[in-house]
Order: sequence, then C-alpha cells, then structure tokens
Amino acid sequence: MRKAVLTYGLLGGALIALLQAVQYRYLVVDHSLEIYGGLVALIFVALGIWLGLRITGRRERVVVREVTVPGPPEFTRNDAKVEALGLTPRELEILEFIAAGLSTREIAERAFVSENTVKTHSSRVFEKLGARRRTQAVQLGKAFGLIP
Amino acid sequence: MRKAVLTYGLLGGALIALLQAVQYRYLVVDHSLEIYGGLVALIFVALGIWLGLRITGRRERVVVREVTVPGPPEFTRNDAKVEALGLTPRELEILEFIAAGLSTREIAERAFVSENTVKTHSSRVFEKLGARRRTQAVQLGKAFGLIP
DNA sequence: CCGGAAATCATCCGAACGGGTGACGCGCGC
DNA sequence: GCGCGCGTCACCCGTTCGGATGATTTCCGG
Repeated sequence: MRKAVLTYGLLGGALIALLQAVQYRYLVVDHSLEIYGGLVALIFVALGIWLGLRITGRRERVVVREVTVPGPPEFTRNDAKVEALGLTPRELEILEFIAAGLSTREIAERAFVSENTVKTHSSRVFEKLGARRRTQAVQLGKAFGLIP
Repeated sequence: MRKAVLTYGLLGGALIALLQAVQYRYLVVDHSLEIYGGLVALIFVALGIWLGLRITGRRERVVVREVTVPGPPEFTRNDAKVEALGLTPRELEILEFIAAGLSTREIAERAFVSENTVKTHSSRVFEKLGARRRTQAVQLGKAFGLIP
C-alpha cells in the first residue's frame, strides 16, 4: 500500500520534472497556464489516489479453511436419527452389544435378560434399521451415528 | 466499481451546480480562476480516486484462519498387523465385505467365487483374528486397523 | 523341478441367527 | 381405568454361520 503510494509519488515527480524539461525547451512562457493546470491536475490526481485508497481502506477477507485433523472424532450420538427411527434405549443398548462383537448369549448375560429377549430386541433393531444381518445392523448403526 | 464511479460523478455534478449557484450569488467574476481551479481540483481528485481504485484493484488481505475440525481420520491400513496375523490379501478383502454387512452369498457374488470359498476365507480370518463371530471379526478388524 | 503358500471348491453337522407370532407386566398419559 | 409403548419371555422354523476336513490348481522361490 505505502509502496504503491510512494511509487505513484515518485512517478508523478518524474513526470513533472520531465514536463518542466520539455517546457523549457520547446514551450514558451505563455503556455504556463496549461502547465500549471496540468501540475494541479497531477497533484490532485495523486491526492485522489491517496484519498481513494485511504477512504475505501483495505478490506480483509477472512478465509476459514477447515483442516481435518487426524485425531479420532469424539462420538456424539445422532439423537435425531434415533428419534426418527423410533429406537428405544434398550434396543440401542443391544445394538451396541452387537457392535462389540458379542453373541446373543453373551449379550443376554451382560444385560441380565434371557436370550429370547435379546433376540426380540435385535429383531426390532433390524426392522427399524432395515438390516437383515447383525453385521449390516452394525454398519448402518455406525453410518447413522447411532453407535461409536 | 461502476456504482462508485457513478456516485462520484453525481456527487461532483452536484458540487459543481452548488458552486455555480454560490458563485453567482456571492462571488464576483474575478474569483472565477479560483473556482475553476477548485473545480479542476475536484474533478481530478475524483479521477484520482477512481484511478487509484482501478489501478491498485481491490486489494484483499486474505487471512487464513485454520480451524481444526473433528472430521474423520483418514484410514491407513496397519500392514504390520496384517503381516503379524498372516492375513492374505483375499482374506482381508473378505473381511472388508463382511464389515460392509454383506451375507456370505452376496460376498460370493461380488468376489466372483463360490459361497464355499467365502466360507473358507472367513473361517481362516476368524481363526487368525481369534474371532468366533462375524461381528467380532469386524470389531477386531477395526481395532487392529485392518479395515476402515 | 519340487515344496509351500494361496486361492479355490466341496461336504457334513451342530450352533447361531433371523422371522413370525403370541403373551404378560409395568408405567404413563388421556 | 384404558390404551399404548416398552421391556420381557417363549416357541417354532428355516436360513445362515462356523468348524472340521479334504481336495485341486496356480504361482513363486529355492
């Protein structure tokens, strides 16, 4: 910015010097009015440039660049999706157990219910998710942000 | 840009009209030189402003603010673990299919092999991973960095 | 050329899974 | 109180899965 102004200033000065040199060689004194006008014009053009830059100011554009960091994303459950699918807390819990790689029996033990109950819950999870297999339920569950 | 020029033009015109009105009321003709000079100055200031904006362009200082976003970590296969477990490329491929939630039959179709072959591969994957179920294999595979 | 790893396909069988259906109790809101 | 959602449990049946085992082909390195 300052460099630009300086450049224009020097350029203007050079031009004036040139004009003067030219004037004294080829022009007579009665052209002084035009030359004076030209100088005034030059000066005020320079002033205008300075003013223009001054007034408008430099505008800053803030560019927000999102940088994906390799770190593990903290998991936040997609409650909206849970709501939309109509998944109950218990069903979500069983889905997590399934995703952990547990068998029906193991889930039953950890959840303190019978295997039949686990099967019922998982069946409901499957139909709500539109899955036909445990692995598919897990895949969909992760894709929907239901489980970490 | 054009709007700015227009604005300055109109402003200049208005000023000139004002000056003329003022001139004819309070100033005598022998002040015409100063007025002329002022007008010239005004015009060239306007020109200068326009030129300044034109030449230097709208200089924008781009401030890049990097915001770390919790985005998904890019996956890089843990080849050392693959080596250590002795998993073959084909087995790894079948593991990925399993993780995608596909059934044995679907995997067979996509891999252009028989279901029996898929079963053989998956069995080997299970014993190498120490898994007893598909879901467990998927869980371990992800934990080991074998699959995304 | 020969041995071994990898990939392919097969058969058998028991266990696990998925789908369907029915039922019961509990708490909550109309 | 009645209905409803939720959680619980049960039985049946067909499918899929997992485990064990054996065989063949292909390719690569010693």
